[in-house]
Amino acid sequence: MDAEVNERWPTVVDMTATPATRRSDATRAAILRAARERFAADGYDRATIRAIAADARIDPSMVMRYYGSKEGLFAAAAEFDLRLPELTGVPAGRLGELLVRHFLDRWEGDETMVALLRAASTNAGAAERMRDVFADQLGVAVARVAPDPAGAPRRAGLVASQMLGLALTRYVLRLPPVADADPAELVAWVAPTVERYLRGEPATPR
Amino acid sequence: MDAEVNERWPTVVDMTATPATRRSDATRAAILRAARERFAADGYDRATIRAIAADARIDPSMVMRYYGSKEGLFAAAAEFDLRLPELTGVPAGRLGELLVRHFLDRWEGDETMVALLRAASTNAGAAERMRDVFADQLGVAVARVAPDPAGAPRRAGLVASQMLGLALTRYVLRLPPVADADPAELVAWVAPTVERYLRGEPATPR
DNA sequence: GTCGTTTGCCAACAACCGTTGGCAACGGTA
DNA sequence: TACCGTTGCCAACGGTTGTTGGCAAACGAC
Repeated sequence: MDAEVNERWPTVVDMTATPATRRSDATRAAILRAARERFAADGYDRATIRAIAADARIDPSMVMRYYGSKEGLFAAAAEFDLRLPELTGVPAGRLGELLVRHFLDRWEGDETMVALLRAASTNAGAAERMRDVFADQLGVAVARVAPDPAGAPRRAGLVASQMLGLALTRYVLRLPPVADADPAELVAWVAPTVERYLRGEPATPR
Repeated sequence: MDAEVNERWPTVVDMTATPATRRSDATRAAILRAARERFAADGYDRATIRAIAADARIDPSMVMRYYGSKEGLFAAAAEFDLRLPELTGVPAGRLGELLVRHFLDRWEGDETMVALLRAASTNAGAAERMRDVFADQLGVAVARVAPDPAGAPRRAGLVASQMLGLALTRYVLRLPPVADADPAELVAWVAPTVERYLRGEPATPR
């Protein structure tokens, strides 16, 4: 299964006093950067190792040596932290605004999330990672501010549905009214939705 | 470009008095059904013509003859009509409920939409069709009920972001709190969001 | 300088893909 | 009957993919 990835330090003795640099680290980083770009632009299947290697100006076989397989490369490239701010103590009515603005900022500045989203449609591993990101990171953050502990997972799921829908229509599908909108305007429209999902009255089927 | 698809009637004379049946129609339908299933389950790239042909129990070359190319097959399989009901005249406060319920019903009963959604992440043609479906069908329906003509496209885009986000988290990512939820409960939670996007006060950035 | 490790490239493999052309069987028409 | 368009399968093509093994250069430790 695991292809004996070269991921350990030289035996016996360190190369330098500062432990964390090898000559190949620049190559590793270049591969990772090119991989994120390609996965974000093309999705998992269409992003080929050959194209990624060409972008990083190295041989395709280097990708295999450093990351073991295409799946391994993707796993490394799709490491993602939502970097959610602390939500407790945010004044009533400001939580939605804070969250929507944070998501938009986070996505504009880091294409990893778009790569993960594009890949998750066809790659089972990417979908699972997406589930983990939202269940773990968003899930626990929401649990700390939800008025009802039992309802927290559903509230988090609803927030995820709106935020991922926003990301899908804006960055992947590029639906014009959403893709061209000013971020501040999107925040103004969507914030009340998120606020209600987080702290509003539990909805009951009629 | 077009591969001379065999899509016309026998020359000179009809085979039968009823014009619309050929012996191959059953095969065509079987291909289309298998294609929708595969595209929905695997996305555009991973759904191979060979696999679709195997599901339909015919030779892969038949797919080419009847649909010209893989792109042509997808175009035929991803024909989709939202079948939106008439929205004008719906009493205030009931529009969101009606729409959310309609979308959920439409998606549970027809996997075409999921196929389109999965494929749209990596296939440019699928993304364009998705844009068209929501701009044309949802766009015009929303324009008839929006209080401000100029704001209608944005309102439609926001509704699309929430509805597609729901489809993504429920049917593609299968995020547990959304995928396992009772449809009625989802309607209760999401309907007010859609109602506000459709007819609420225009949001202004602060 | 010498030796072992690291870094990189090249060439190739096996598998799979969409696509094509040809050929046999069938089924109505005359 | 002979004929001709339709339906279907088979075998193969050219291209691309992930992946592998070997070899040459660069490098650091001694």
